[in-house]
Amino acid sequence: MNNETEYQSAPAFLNDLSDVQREAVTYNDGPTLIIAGAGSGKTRVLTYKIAYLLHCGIPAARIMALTFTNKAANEMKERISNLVGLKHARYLHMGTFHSVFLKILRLEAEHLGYNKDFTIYDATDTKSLLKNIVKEMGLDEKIYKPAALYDRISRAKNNVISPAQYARDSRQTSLDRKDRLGRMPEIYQMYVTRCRRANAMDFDDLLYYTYLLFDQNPELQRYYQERFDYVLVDEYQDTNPLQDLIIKQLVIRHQHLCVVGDDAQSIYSFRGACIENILQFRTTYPSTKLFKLEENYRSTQNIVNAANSLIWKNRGQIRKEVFSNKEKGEQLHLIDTATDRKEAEYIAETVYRLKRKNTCDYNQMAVLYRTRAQSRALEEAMRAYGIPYIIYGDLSFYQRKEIKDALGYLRLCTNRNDEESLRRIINTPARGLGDTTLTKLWEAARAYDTTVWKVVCNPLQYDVKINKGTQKKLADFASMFQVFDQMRHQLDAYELAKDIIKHSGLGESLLADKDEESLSRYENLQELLNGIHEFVELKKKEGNESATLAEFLAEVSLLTDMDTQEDDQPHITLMTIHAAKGLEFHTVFVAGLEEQIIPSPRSISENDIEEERRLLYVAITRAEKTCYLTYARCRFRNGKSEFATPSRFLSDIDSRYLHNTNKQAFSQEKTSFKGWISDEPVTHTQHKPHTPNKLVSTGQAYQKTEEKKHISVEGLSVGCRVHHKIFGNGTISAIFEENGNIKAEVNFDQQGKKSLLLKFAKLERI
DNA sequence: TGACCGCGTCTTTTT
DNA sequence: GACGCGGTCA
Repeated sequence: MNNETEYQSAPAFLNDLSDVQREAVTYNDGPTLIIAGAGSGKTRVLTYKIAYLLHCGIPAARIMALTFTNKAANEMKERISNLVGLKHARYLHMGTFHSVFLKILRLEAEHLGYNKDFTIYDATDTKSLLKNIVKEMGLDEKIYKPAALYDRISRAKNNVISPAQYARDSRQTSLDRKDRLGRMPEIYQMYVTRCRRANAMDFDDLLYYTYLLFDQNPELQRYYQERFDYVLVDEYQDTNPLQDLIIKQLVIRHQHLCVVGDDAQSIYSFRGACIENILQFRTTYPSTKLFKLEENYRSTQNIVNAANSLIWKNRGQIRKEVFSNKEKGEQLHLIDTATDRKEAEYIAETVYRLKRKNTCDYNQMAVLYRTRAQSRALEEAMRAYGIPYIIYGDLSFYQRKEIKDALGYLRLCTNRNDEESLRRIINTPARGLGDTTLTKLWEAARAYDTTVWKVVCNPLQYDVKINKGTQKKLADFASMFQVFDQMRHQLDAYELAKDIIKHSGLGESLLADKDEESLSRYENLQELLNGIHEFVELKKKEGNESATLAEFLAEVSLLTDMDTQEDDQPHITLMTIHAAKGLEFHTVFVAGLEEQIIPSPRSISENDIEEERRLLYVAITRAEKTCYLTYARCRFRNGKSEFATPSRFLSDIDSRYLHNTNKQAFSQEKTSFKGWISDEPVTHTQHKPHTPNKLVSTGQAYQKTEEKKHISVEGLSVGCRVHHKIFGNGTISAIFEENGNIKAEVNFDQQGKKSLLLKFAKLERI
């Protein structure tokens, strides 16, 4: 490390840190492993360390900081900006593994035989491609399921196994044969070939090709080693072998590496994360200096102790003693309920009560669950109690059909070889190019070993047997893209996208049907355009005049819904435990603490069970003050009610830290719920005495969500005069919920009655 | 070629 | 319960 650092006066911000934290931040003489217990200020240490490095004179552009989520990256960037100012922080190479390496790959694509405008295939594209490969190979689609194949290919790549190596790996192939997937090696090979031909990379490729790039081009590896003086890695316990290797490639010479993690919070092994990376870090980098952050600044003693007692039941871990100096606090509340519905109701009622007593704001509460399926009952209950909520991980904006269609056009525009986009949009909107034609095109492309796009442009040359009508349709389709191509050089990404949506007929086809659904889809398209517009403007502000469509598309494909959630009004958060990692809340509800849920029935080995235990550990340690653990005796799953038994993990928690609440206590309490829902009284489930040992079908008990409830929201209510950017002025005639979305029915002066999604409609009050 | 219906399958977690 | 798929019909 630069010797000058020694002589610089210590920056004032170091005083914000505890002694151990400060030591960890200022030690920069070699590989550093920071084991950071839950709530111990991990992000703080990482951000301060970066700020400190900047203070020591290392240019921001020479620091690489890798995280797992965009959210974590953005948060750190913001915090660093607060410490050292935005003008420094801006040039940091900070982001997710995927986004940071993507930037490198764009620059070096040719070394890998790729074109720099390559497309990124998301999980949907990947599965669709695999499905087609299976079809083409004439295999049984019931056995060769895309998800299973993707899983194996992903696993292979994340363990740095090429198709050729895969085929030679007898352990792997016999495993495949056991699952009747004997053709896996060919599928893997074919998949790689097809991605290449499509000039596309999937998520794993962004890592895999980075590794290959360095591995096959020593001089490039050398360049990037020197390009980055310091590499930092967040959530190191979640790295997979491939990520670990790339890190090694980058730092092997200077060893200026700092990793932060907590083995107790390793919950992504299903995605190839390898807890051994952190456990063996000191073997890989023998001169490692280890720091342990064991003081938890987040939670009360009771919560920390309860979590400790649970996690100590695991065998494989770096022993540490997380402690809290905060107040002792409440015990964890253990709640036993009759059914999943009752559980959800209990939670909603408690949330309502806490809010009413001003104990806790909505924003400071979260409900965590193991599986997505659990969210439905919770959602219903929140709605019934008029509690504003957000579900993380719902179908994200970019996953909607109309958005994916539009993106398909944009993608095809930047990369003609993107076969998945072509497949998606060639007949969207319908233009008479159906399955039969598609099959012929794809078959011809394979027969002539060429790209589908070439066949589309010249079907006769490749012996595609189609009639005159179809030829014309294909020619029209192809020439449409020729026009786009010309515009591409004259317009910025926003204007280009606008034109494409217009000329492709996508927008029109949605406007043609007058139903609400199409309308909201049309609005989504507008919203997409707004997004591109913002992107272009942002890039211009940053001095990047040539914000290309490709850049936007790349950004979008690496975005998850985690990053796009807007929280304009206070709300409680519903999410999976996985999604909650790194977050903290005053009050946390962990729902569904039952066998078959946590641990999941898929967890078989002891290692699996330990990961599930860590999962619960993560859940509990999200809580600052209050933590509710709930379970139901009977749960509705797979379309029927099933008995459930409390999770084994509950007995792992030392009973001293648990308070077992009598389940009957809450259902006696009668409260009337008014307030957020104003007009109509809420239809409550009757508190019938429940019959414990009878299977009750709760199916019909779910309320119809289409039922219109009149509510007022975001300062809008019935009778308001509003302005809409497309439909002009109008009067709100109703506000109601539908499928979890809040909609307004507006009587427009010019255009008549329309129902609009408030989320997107951006109605302005006039 | 598109719309509709009934059947089977699935439910872990996501960059 | 929800979605996707394959089959059938217009």
